[in-house]
Amino acid sequence: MKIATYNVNGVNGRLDVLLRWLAEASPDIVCLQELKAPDNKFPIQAIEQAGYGAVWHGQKSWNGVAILSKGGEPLLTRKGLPGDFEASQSRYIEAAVAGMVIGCLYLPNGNPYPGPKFEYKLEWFNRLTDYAAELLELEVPVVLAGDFNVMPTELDVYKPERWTDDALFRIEVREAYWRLVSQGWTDALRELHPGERIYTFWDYFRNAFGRDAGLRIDHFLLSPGVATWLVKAEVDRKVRGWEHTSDHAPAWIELSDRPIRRRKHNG
DNA sequence: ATGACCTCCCGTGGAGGA
Repeated sequence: MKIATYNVNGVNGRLDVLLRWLAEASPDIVCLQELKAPDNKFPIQAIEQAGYGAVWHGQKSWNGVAILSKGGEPLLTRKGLPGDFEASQSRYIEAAVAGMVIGCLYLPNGNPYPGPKFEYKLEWFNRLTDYAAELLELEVPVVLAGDFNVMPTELDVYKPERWTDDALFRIEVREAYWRLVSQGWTDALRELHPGERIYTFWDYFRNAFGRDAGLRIDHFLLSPGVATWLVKAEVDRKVRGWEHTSDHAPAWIELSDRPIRRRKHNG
């Protein structure tokens, strides 16, 4: 079972890249962010022709999230977080697929700091954390995947000292991420690659990809049961080198259908 | 300190991204 997350930065402008990557990587489940398209412009026909069913939560111009499932439509369980006001930004969608709850999220960027956008980011993050606690209480397999717009540690930034006052690295946001993870989630990429520099995003500016000046901001958080199935967690870096590509690369995890890792002990 | 690059929009530059 292969689950991927990919901030496509425009699902229609990026359709050729997305279809090529789907064909090459053949993930079973895909979380997409930054569709930048309203619901009626989501390219469902092309995605179905590629062999995937989908549910999506679009918005004109900005944001937008979707969940793809190979060979069938995901069972939609939620659009938006609890507490989202009417006509809010499309940043969360959730579905049941293959016996798991898949939460696909696009956390607000929050720049510039300080300001109302930063406050909105913290507020959204807190509501995500409250809702994530409810998911854990269900004691069902859950994967929260997406663009969290936070580098959790200095290891996740090519040059940490340049990012201390950026909304993606402010201490308040890193602490919010820690509060979420410490509920009992496993950060899949970091779990299998401790101490390793892993990036999922490279700026379009200044040849950032060529210099490997990247950030790790796309994450998989696994509920305790799912964490015992974790076999592999990787980033498809090569996709970032393609023509007309997103500034994010797809990331993915491989899950076994039986426990292969011991649960971590607390304390 | 700024801008560089890319996407979207009824746009012909501006906003947002990170």
